[in-house]
Amino acid sequence: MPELLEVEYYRRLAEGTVGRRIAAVDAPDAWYLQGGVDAGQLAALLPGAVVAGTRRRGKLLVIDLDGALALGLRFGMAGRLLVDGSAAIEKLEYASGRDEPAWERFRLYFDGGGSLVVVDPRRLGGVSLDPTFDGLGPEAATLTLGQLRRALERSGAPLKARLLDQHRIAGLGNLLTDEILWRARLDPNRPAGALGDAELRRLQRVVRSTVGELDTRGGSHTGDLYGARVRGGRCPRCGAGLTRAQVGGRTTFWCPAEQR
DNA sequence: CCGGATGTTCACCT
DNA sequence: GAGGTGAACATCCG
Repeated sequence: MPELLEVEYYRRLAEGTVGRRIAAVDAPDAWYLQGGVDAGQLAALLPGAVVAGTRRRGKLLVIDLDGALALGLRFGMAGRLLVDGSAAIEKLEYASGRDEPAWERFRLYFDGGGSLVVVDPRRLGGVSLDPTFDGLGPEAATLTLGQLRRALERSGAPLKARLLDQHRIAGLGNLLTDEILWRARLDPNRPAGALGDAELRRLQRVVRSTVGELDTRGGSHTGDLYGARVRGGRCPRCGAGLTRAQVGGRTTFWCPAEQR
């Protein structure tokens, strides 16, 4: 999916639907509905409900409705949100900005016009009813030192794999994680539990400052390392050739000279 | 033509 | 139990 930053942009966009009453729901793709919900249930439950607010933890967006109902939206790698036909982000990497009607996996229509639509060409996202944050770690954007320590302690797994594990820390994706580790000058392959106190503190500060800075810049793809994440790419700080390898199952770039 | 890509989940290994 | 791997999803891009 988009990573936490993009989902946060979606959440801000979805805030524009607060106070609006659902007139109809269209869930044409049964595969997209999670948790055993079906289109018939949604059609019975949602119309008449008013959007009460929005929440986000990591990459999960929750739309709260009155009557103790809530919708959970996940966006996979290529999912986008449209409200009244407009997107918070016009173009995602690896996803065209086009909106083929066939890619619209979920639609809410509101009284008086307007709509909320999930467009997801690859069908990697999904919609659930009454989602919980159980199973999601603490929010990366506000990660505390204690939370980071708990996420990493006593683990021999690569540092990057732990940072990507949504059960441990919620919100970091592949691009943000590479950027954070590069800024913190930490090798993604370091055993997660082996970080010293100074390194832990440095990493915690960098997680929060990077999330905050890239939020302002406009998304996960606005990091300093991003442009160098190509074969033959060089470290933007020292010019050394970046190493490219699979870490935690994902393609990873890092500076072998600076990241230890 | 082929391989990968802002992700998650699950089965199946070691 | 802890980790790792590969598959699946469907489209775009180099």
